[in-house]
Amino acid sequence: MNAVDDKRNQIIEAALKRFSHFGIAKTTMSEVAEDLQLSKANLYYYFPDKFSLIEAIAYRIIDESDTTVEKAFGEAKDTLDLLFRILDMKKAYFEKYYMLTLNLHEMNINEDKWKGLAKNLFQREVDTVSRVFKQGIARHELVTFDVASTSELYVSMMRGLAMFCDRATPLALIDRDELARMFEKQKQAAAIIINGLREKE
Amino acid sequence: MNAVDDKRNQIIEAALKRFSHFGIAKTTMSEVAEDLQLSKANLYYYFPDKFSLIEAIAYRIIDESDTTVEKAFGEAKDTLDLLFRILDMKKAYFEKYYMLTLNLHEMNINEDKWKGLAKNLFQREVDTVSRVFKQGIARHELVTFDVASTSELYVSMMRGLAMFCDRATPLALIDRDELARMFEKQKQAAAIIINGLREKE
DNA sequence: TGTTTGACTTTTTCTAAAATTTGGTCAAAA
DNA sequence: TTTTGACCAAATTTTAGAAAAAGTCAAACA
Repeated sequence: MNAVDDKRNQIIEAALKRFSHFGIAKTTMSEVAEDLQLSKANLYYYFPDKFSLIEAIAYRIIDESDTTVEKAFGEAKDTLDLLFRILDMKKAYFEKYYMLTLNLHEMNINEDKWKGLAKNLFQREVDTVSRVFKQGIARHELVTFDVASTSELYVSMMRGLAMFCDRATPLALIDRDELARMFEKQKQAAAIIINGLREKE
Repeated sequence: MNAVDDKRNQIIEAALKRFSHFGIAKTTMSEVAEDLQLSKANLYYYFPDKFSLIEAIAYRIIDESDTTVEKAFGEAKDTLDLLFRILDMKKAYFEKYYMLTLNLHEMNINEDKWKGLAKNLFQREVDTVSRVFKQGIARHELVTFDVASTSELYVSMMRGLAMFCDRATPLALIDRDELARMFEKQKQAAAIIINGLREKE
């Protein structure tokens, strides 16, 4: 790893620390720079703007979580168990980076950049679910179906469940103490969905 | 029907016309009164506040739609067909009262009153789905399961699908020209869910 | 030549006051 | 009992100025 990449990593870590403690909106670029005893101008040498820093952090976390997903693929005994493990992983990350997710909503970075990032993160979730479904089909645990559209459906439903957990009015971000209940509901839903896709013996 | 009820109905109809054309937020009580050539003060003689007028309209529509649901119960050949018919009905209403639903979100009437109404409307949807499920179980089409919690799950997932239809960032209200696609997705989801609850022969 | 910075500009956010609209009330009239 | 004009109060919008934060750049540094 070269010196520039190393510095970029230091910045990402410092920013992540502040972001997940105080939230993205309430953390300034100057503060991140100060934490590393850099000037703000120098920080901008490594990241062209605040958004690209946020973006780098987002992908860092997703990449890290993907290793956990990989482990789950190796350990799970069947498709539903695999989805449950992935949900458990997501719960752990959600709790750990709660402030981060919180502020994703109350930010008003350039609308287009924001949507682009959200779309990519959504797609990566869909891709993971696609892999799960494909494996289930290959093992003759699930019937054959349109994996791409069904994966999208699955992720959309899970996100919807997160917004409408125990409430009639949608909430951008669920309270911290409702997280456990929300994930229970998601598991319940996953069980029904997988059952609906299962091959009859 | 007495004179007061008759007047209240006239007001509801006039208000509904304006609300579904311009939206709730951008319709003033004075305008509704003018349409009927009443004074604003007189309008307030029949409805104590704007919210109670909105509420009356909401229940009027739901009650009306319930007769369509009733018909669907009589005509549907099985559980999934019944859910499809209910979704078709909802689509028709959604299109008809599009501006109305739109403004439900961007209003900021007293938070508590609002949540109360939203909760009731949500519950009525859940109750309808409960009836569907119970009938399916009674006819041995579906396995036995916790109807109450599963109905809630069903409605939450459907609402979630509405917000995340073809997009990664939630949208309070979907575009008019995406409605058809959204309802297709909801049908797709309903099919999987019902399949997951189906009794094996 | 790649990195760093102080000083600078620009953009966004915050605040508070004024103006305007709209929801809601009431005594009196019909 | 129903209706209304005149009124009040609460919420929304507008505006303008101050403050804060994002982002830039020429010069210095190593």
